Amino acid sequence: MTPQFARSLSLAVSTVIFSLRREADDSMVLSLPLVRRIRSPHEGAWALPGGPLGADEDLAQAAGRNLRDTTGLEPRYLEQLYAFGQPDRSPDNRVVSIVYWALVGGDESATNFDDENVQWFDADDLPPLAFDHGLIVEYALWRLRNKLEYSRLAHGFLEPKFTLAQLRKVYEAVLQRRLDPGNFRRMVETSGQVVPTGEHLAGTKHRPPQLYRFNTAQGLIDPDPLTVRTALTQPGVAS
Amino acid sequence: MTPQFARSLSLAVSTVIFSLRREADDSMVLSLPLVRRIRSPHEGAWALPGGPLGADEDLAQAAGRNLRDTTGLEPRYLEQLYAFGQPDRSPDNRVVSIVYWALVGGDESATNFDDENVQWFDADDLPPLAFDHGLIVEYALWRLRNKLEYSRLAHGFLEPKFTLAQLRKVYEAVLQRRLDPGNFRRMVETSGQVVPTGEHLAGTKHRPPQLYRFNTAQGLIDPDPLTVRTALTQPGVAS
DNA sequence: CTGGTTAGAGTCATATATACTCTAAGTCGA
DNA sequence: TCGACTTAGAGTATATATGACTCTAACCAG
Repeated sequence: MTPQFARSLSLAVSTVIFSLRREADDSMVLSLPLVRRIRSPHEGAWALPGGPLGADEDLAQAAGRNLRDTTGLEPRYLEQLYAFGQPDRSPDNRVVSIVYWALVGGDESATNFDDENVQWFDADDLPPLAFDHGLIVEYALWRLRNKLEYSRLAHGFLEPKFTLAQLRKVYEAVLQRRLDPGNFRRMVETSGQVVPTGEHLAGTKHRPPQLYRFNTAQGLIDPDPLTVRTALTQPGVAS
Repeated sequence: MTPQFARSLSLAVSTVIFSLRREADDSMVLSLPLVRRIRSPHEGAWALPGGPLGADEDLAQAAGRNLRDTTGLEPRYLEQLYAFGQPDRSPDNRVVSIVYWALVGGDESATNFDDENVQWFDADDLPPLAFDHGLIVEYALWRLRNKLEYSRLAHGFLEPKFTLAQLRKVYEAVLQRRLDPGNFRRMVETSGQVVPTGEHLAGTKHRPPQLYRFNTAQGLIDPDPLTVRTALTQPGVAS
């Protein structure tokens, strides 16, 4: 009734990490860090950061810990993406990977990594990846772009206070298309996801834009089953 | 660096199965089958059907096989829901459950099960469930209701040919609210998800409604990363 | 002071959703 | 056979969301 395993089964937790890197021409590019595999299989190939599940760890905790351990980055947003378990996805052992995706602030993507086996890549210009990680990244990209439009994800890329132009540039970089500034302003204002602070950003060479912050009173849409409570009842970043 | 497990880790695949049962008053109720646990922990409690992952099985295959083995039902739709891995979700061993959700036709929910340890329950009137299965069902319900509105799920509940009134009643039963027949017709006609067959349903005590079928040419929205190909290139329910 | 920049308010046309009305076409009972 | 009843299916009016666009405000650089 319950078939035994011919090969040992192992469970891994991996994460697709997104950030927006500022280019020389001041444009922003969606990027993600990959780690080079230092052993077989797929030795030398680039792969998603990941590792085994700790004994007393939550799946999300494992993803966060592994992300910090391997890249030194601090996730601002973390969500489960999908569990991959095709029998042939790893040539040797049977590996089931529970994959998360994360956002980290744009400032973090500016620094390079100490380890030369960790590097940033453009999300839309990736080398061939180990295992089925190419498919995984593709799906994570689809989810990010899709969810950005009906959710409040962009704050994962931004500082606590930001201008509407900065917010719009995040959308433009992720969605890869230009957005009308006026219509974007109206959209984001009527959505109630953003609150004006009254402060203004000085030092620009044009009219000083107002600074906004995200409305923490408003709940997340499409939450994880396990993060519902924590996300909605979080103390909030004060008012 | 990689902590060892104090308790053995096991991987299970479970499924939340939905169907629409026709009530005595001809209304439809969203229902799901549960199995009674016959051993510790939570012996005697109702739980989701599930079991271990077979050696050469895909995760979705494992879900489908287990679903058929334990309930005798045949899934019309199967999608991964979420991976649950809280360390304390099972009192003895550490169990990570990859949970799927499925739809089965309304006709299948009419028959009772041979096994008295398998029973249908109203989705919105469940007994206390074993483990964290209550939370899991709640999330599956949320996902079903949410996805029905922008996807083409309803055909999982219906026969190949159906009237728009039957389709609307599926929506009403799942979403638990009345829908305007005229607006529903326009919505579903403009969506292109449905194709008129030219045939009409006879024997009603009113004007005979036209029979429709789902448009298999149109792709699914929000597909699983792994089921994209199979779902789209399926033979289709004939023309 | 002038030209260049973006901020931010506002307009107009179009697409979509909701509530509603009206006629068509069948059944059933008197 | 006729009229009441029922649902099918077409159509209308209004509100709201969206995209393209215009105009003035408020800064900076020369």
